[in-house]
This record gives sequence, structure tokens and C-alpha cells, in this order.
Amino acid sequence: MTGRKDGYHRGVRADEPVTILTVAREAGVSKTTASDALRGSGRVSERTRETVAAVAERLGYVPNGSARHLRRASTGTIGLHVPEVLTRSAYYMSFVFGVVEQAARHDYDVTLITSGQHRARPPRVDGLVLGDPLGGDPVVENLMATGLPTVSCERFPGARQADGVVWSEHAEMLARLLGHLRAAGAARPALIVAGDESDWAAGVHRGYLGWCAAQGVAPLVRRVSFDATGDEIRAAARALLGPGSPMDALVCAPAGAATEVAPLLRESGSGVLLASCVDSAATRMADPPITSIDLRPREAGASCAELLFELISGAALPGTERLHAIELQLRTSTDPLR
Amino acid sequence: MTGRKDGYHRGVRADEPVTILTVAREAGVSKTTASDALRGSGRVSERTRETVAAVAERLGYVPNGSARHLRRASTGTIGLHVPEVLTRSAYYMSFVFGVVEQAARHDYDVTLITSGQHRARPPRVDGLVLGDPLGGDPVVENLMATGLPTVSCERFPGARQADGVVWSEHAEMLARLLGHLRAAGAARPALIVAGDESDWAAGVHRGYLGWCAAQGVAPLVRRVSFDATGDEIRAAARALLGPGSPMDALVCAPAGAATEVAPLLRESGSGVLLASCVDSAATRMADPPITSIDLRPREAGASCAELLFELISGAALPGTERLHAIELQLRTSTDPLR
DNA sequence: GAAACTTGCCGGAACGTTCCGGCATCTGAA
DNA sequence: TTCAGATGCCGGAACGTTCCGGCAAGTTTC
Repeated sequence: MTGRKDGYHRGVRADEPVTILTVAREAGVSKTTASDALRGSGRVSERTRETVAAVAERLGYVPNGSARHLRRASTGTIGLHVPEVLTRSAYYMSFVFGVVEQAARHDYDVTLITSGQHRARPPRVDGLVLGDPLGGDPVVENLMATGLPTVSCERFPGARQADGVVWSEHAEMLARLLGHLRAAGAARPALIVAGDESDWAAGVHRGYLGWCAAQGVAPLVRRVSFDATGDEIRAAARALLGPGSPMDALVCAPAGAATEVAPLLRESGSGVLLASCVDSAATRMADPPITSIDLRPREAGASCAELLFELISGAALPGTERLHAIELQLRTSTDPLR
Repeated sequence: MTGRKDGYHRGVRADEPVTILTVAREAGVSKTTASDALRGSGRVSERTRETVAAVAERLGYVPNGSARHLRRASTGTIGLHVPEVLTRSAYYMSFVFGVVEQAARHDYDVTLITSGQHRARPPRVDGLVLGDPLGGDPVVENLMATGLPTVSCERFPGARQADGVVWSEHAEMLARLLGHLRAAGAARPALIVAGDESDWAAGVHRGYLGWCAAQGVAPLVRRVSFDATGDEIRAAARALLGPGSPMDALVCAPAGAATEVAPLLRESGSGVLLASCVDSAATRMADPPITSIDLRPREAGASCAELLFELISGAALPGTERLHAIELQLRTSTDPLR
């Protein structure tokens, strides 16, 4: 042996790992029977099943994930793609967390795939989760062409669709939000929104225009780029705020946009109501707290992962769409008494 | 070589996964040689090594992680413990993210361990990362007693210490922050801090007291519980704000505390400067933006994971401590002109 | 009372990798 | 010549799991 002894590996080796063979030996059955008993497969008597389960519990048996995945020819990994631009946003942080948490429950690993790295071939994964795929993103197109089970959060704004889709009623929610603003006295709500390459932004935009049409109100929309900086967003707000502006409420779609323009509105003293389409700690803590749509990103991520596992196992069929509930958080930024 | 352009015609079906056997066959060597060539182990001529590498590249060979981990008797998983109380804080979100990202680079999975579940025996992992272990936490004590390689972020406030420690100079940074406050005109800075069961909080507290002693200033400290609610924190702030209070600056240690008390200070019109020991989107976006210590949690998490892998591989020795740089973000909440 | 099923259990092979030991071939010294 | 050592390569075993096929014993059917 060369060099220093590695105490860790010795220590781990010292207490023998509990494998299915240990359980089988202890329960007085074969490894096959033990495996069948624990997994509920094969033909095993109820008595034997209980015995094996008790022994496994007593010994603290945990199946070796590597061996299991090797045998099953699965990688034990799912790929997760999120638009690179947005990696730093709190929404995606939570979303990813939800996916990872749910994956861990199914003994699965999660590999992050960014749009940055140009991978010629698909990574070794059992399935893919696409968070808010942007239309025209070549990496997303490639991933969808791999033939792997795929779930997207929000629809893909392109010809092809993922095998599973988790979506939310953004348009409907925006109508509800606008209704609330109207009830609070706002007659001309404006919207700052990013381009329609994201299905979410498109839904928000659609909801806004639909509501305006239904109410006979002329829309006031300002577009910003998808990765807009604070300055760009403030410039859009200033354009809407100009002298003689009819705007009496402002809805900001992009994450973080509302908190960027809040100081501007406050200083202007215009009394314009403010709302955000993405809830976050920042909107919750802002002064005043900003009415926001809580997208519940963690639950959205978990829902995507869950659907993906159902697709992989065959419990769900390709083409399945699942609704993800979102919530309107009313706060003082849209309080008429302000 | 055979002069074939396309390897698929030599018995490699397009849908079959590319294993080391495929590479070996294609390169005209044995699986052992192929393995050795790719990993740099064994005795392989330079010529063969290059050939094998080229073939592997061409076929897009990716080692099967499950098989590798099975053979190596490693689980391919590291455990990550964070205090349950804090799971929702943005700091831990980023920290976990950093760990996961770094782990993925080493082909490792991450399993979350919460203090809630009382596991009798250690989970099947190759090592552990403990994020801000709280002194007296029985789960942490148990985990440290497993004999597994362990890295803690901040020191463990107990007898035993983790094999690796990633730490930051919180006391020194607090002195710098207080120096900045003094330069901005604050003579009596106060501190709201949680108990010393966390090494981080203890460091902040120590730094505060040390600076006060050095400057001959009487300390103004208010303790809150580790999982303090907004109300509890505001109550502490109100107690410090009372009539005739000498406080002219307030440093909030707990994550989110500064944004909770910001409205209070604003309303009081006292002109008290405000600073936070934990930077976040909320402090960045607050009105006014709050001077904060950026703990760079993502990098801290990555650093912990990296050190753990070095411990596991033997590249680092038990007892290694590594400094993690943190940064002071000066913002208008501590601007004397306010 | 024998054939046909069913029930309960089992042995062995296979998944893809790493690693131990071994077998030629070559080099150079005695 | 012989022998020792280095070099380059290889076959087979092992990791822990799942799954296929099979074998006794019990139960039903005709």
C-alpha cells in the first residue's frame, strides 16, 4: 500500500453493509423470496412477507440504489432544464428544489442542463423536466427530439409538445387580479410584460388583453426583454407614468420587476396601484407589501417530477396535462385606502 | 484501424447503449485496457490510450454511474443536513443549490436529511455536509458519530468537530460593518441576534461585543429565538427604539429580520441606520436598500461539497479548515445623508 | 388416481464497471 | 545462453439487485 491509510473506508467496511442477502439469511429464505417479499412482486405467502419485512426493518435494510438501477437498466437520473437567463431568480430556485425533493422520494438524481453548454448528444437520463421552455430555444428542441419521456412546466410555444405538461391558469388569474384592481378603484390598469416566447408571459398577456376587451378598456402594454435589467424595467414604467397618463394601476409580469418600480411609483406620488405576477420574499417585504400571484414554484417542480415518474413507469400516458393551482396574494399595494 | 468511417456498422446498433465493452470492441482492445486507458490507471501505452479516448469520444461513451458506484462500494450519494427551522430561508435554498451543483460535477447525488425525521441509523451515504449545525441538535450529534466523512459549514458548537470545516470571518466582518456605521455617524449601534447555538450567530455576537469593547462603547443587544417570527423581531426592535433610546444604528443578524423592522424604523422617523447580516433579494430591493453582509451561500455550499469529496478521496486530511470569503454590500440604508 | 393447475419458493444469470492476478513479449545484465 | 525485471495487455470475478425459468408440494378436475 502506498501512502497513508484511509480510515473512513476501513471504518465503513468494518460494519458489514446490510444487503438483501443478509435479510434473506436472517429470515431463512432465499434472496429471490426476500426481494419479492419486500417489493410485493412474485408469489410469496403473507406469513413469509411479514417475516421478511420485520427482519428488514430490524436490520435497517436499505436497498442499494446503484445495484437496483444497474439491474433495471435505468440511470436513476432525470435531467432538468431551466432557461439560463433566469437561473438566478428565486422562482427557479424553488422550482428546482421542488423537483429535487420529489426526485429524492423516488430515489432519483437530478442533473441540471443549462442552455449554455452545447451538448451534441443527450445526457444519460431516464427523463427530462423542462422548466418554462422558451420557444425557439435550440437546446430545448434537441432535448424534445431525444425520444425520452419529457414533462414541461407550461406548454412549449412550438410545434412539438412534451409528453406531459404541468400548467396553470395564468390568463384567468390575471383577469381575477384585474377585477380586484377595478374593485379597488383602478379604471386603466397597465401591464409590463416580456415577450411571448415563454408560454407563461404569453398567458399573462392574453389574460390582460382578454380582460380589456371584455371590459371595453383600451390596453396599456409595455414590452420588455426577457432578461430585462432594473433600468430597462424602470424605463418602461416611466414611459407609462408620463404626464397626463391615464394609468391608475400597474401590473408587472417579470420576476422582480414590481420591486424595481415600487420606489418610482412611491416617489411619483401618483397613487398608482401596483401588483406583481410573481410572488417572492421581496414583494412580500416591500413597502408597501405588493399584491402578487403566488406561482407556488416548489409545488410546481414537485408536480412536474411526479408526472415524469408516472410517465416513466407507465402510470400516466403521453399527452397528460395536469393543472397546477396558483394563488392571488392580496396586499396593501392594491389597497384603495392607500 | 479497419478504415471504417461509421462505427455503428460494426455491430453497434444505434439503439444499444454504449458501454465500455462497445468502446473496447471498437478500439480492438479488452474492456480492462479500455477502462484503464480512459481512467489513466494500469499500464497502457500512449498510442492505445489515445486510440481508446478517440473511440470513446466518437461513440459518445458515458460511464454508467450506477455500475461504477456498485463496483466501488460507494453509494454515489452524500447527505445534506440543514436545520429544519431554516429550510424556507433563501440562504439555505442557495446553499443547498451550491452543494447539489458541485456534487453533480462529481457524479454524486444529494439526499436531504432533516432534523424532523428521527432515523435510528445513518442513511446510506458516502459523506455528510452539515449546514450551520446547531449546538445540542441530537440529529447532528448522531450524524457526526457515524464515522462518515463530514464537513460542516461553520464550526459545530460542541465538543466534537467535523472532519472538514468551511468557515467565514463573521466577527471580523461585523467589526468592519460597525466601522462603516461609525464613519456614517452612528455612535451607538445596536444588535438583534439569535442565540449562540449557531456558530454563525455566536461569531456575529462576538464580533459586536469585541468591537464595542475596543471602541469603549456600551453594547446594546437584544436576543431573539432562532426561529423568531416577524412579530418577535419587531418587538425586539421596538424595545430598542423606546423613547430616549441612544441607538442610532441597528444591525439585524437573523435572515429576514432587517426587512421586517425596516418599516418600523421608517415610520419612527428616528433616522436610525439599518444593516443586515444576511444579504438577500429582499434586502437588496427594500426601501431603502439595506446594507448587508453577502454570505455567498451558493459558493459556501459548493466549497463544503468540494472539501467533502477531497476528504473522501483522501486528497484532504481530516481536520482541514477552509476559509470562505464573505462580502460587505454597502447600500443607502446606512447612508449618512439619508 | 392421474393429469392439470396453483402456490410457494428457489438458483442462476445478467446489468456495466473496476480490480486482482496472470501471461506474453521485450530489454538488458550476468 | 539465462534470468530478472519492465511493459503492455487481458480474462474473470465481484459489487447488490432483479428477473426468468424451474421445481417440489398442495389442490382441483375429470
